[in-house]
Amino acid sequence: MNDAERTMVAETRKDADRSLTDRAYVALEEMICTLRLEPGEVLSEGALSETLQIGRTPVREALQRLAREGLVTVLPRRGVLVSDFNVKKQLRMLEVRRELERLMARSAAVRATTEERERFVAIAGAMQESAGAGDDIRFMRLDHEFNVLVSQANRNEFASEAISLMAGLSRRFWFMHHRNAGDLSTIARLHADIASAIAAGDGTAAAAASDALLEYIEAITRAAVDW
Amino acid sequence: MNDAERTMVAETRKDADRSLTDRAYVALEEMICTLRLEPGEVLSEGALSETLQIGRTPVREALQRLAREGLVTVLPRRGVLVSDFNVKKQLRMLEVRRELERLMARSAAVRATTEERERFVAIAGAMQESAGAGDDIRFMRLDHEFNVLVSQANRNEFASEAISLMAGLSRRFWFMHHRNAGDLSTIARLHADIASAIAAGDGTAAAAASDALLEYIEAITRAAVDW
DNA sequence: ACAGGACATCTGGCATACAATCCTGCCGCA
DNA sequence: TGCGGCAGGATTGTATGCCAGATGTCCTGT
Repeated sequence: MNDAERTMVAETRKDADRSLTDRAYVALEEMICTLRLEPGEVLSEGALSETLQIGRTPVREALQRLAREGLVTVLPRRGVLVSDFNVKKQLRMLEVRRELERLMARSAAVRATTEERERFVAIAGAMQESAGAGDDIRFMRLDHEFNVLVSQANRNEFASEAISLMAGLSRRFWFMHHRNAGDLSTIARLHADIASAIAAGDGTAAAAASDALLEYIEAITRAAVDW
Repeated sequence: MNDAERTMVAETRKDADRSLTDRAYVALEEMICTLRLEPGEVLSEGALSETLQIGRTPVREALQRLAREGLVTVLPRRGVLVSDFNVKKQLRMLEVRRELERLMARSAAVRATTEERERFVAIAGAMQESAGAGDDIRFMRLDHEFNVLVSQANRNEFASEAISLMAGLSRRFWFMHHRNAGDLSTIARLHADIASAIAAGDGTAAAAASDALLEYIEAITRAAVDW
């Protein structure tokens, strides 16, 4: 089974196969990252259970995962609080992401299979295209595909897991700010640089390109203070 | 409240205050890391619940945390498997730890408070002492204290969380191999070097010292293949 | 002797019931 | 009018029951 097929299957069985805990997690993460649940809002397991039409147990387990990822905070006997935004916290997160992303890019450049390299090439091209067309939806999809591919190609489950701890907060921040977030073409180029370097097997270049991307993201984040 | 007091309180209320989920987690992590539960063993929520005299719900939640840390794998409808050892996996983990520990050491050197620096100095001295006396129990306690202190002094909850994902596996590996693991004095010196550099506020030196330690740990781990 | 299937049994997934705790708001009292 | 305490409601923490799925076994048919 190749990755395209695997993706399709995953999409197809989105609601059918997976556990209720997973479904609750996906639903809640989506609601939080897209700000349908606003930062500062206080939720309750019971209410969410009713909203999602899922028992309290899976909802509770999903909330614990979200808590570990910093998207919510459980206030014992009081409820669960949707975490607030915090630019300083974002910057601390980027500090860690920078190290991890660099490592992953470098490793992926060395360890990717031929098929994966081809996909990196394809993604690099598609990203430039989507940026040229100003199609930010398409770019977001490509970005997701890119991240999944790097997670896979770097052949280090620990790096992937550590990054996934921060994915939610990053996603929400990006969702909130991407309209104002610099120009898409720069971001696309920076991503494409990484993808190209990985495809070319140049670990040093991939690491440098990763640093460049995170430098840019950090600048955007700092700028977000003023909005 | 200073840290010594906080530690004492935490120790005092060890069993009284914390939730059953926490207690189950601590108990199971201990059992797994000290090999009282052997790698490859298959457990069941029900049996553990009876053993620990704790309901299935907290046990289940503790197991999910352990699963996230890679100490167990849940096989749906079949049981939970205590993860096996795997030197290659350990090396992949060290690859990530190296980056994170370096970052944390560098940050701690810059951000530690005066009190924290004093504690680093004290730990550095005590480690050398304990190594000189061959007191590996005392060294392990100091190592733990050191790790907690770095986690605190680097002022980055994301780095600390990411590292904590790997702490369990590291702990178990160390428990299994520390008898054969090179000489204590070298490890103590490498730790003390980091502590001293942090205390001195020299981020570059702290980062280099961290790399040196992880280099040594990696060498030990590679050597473990032959045992 | 062996293959295949029905079934018994054990497991975790999930729902639900119960307990402990915390907040809120009201009521009484000074 | 202000304040203290108590009661009620709401929330998570925990235990437990039920169910579907997976596995191993034993019986049967060939």
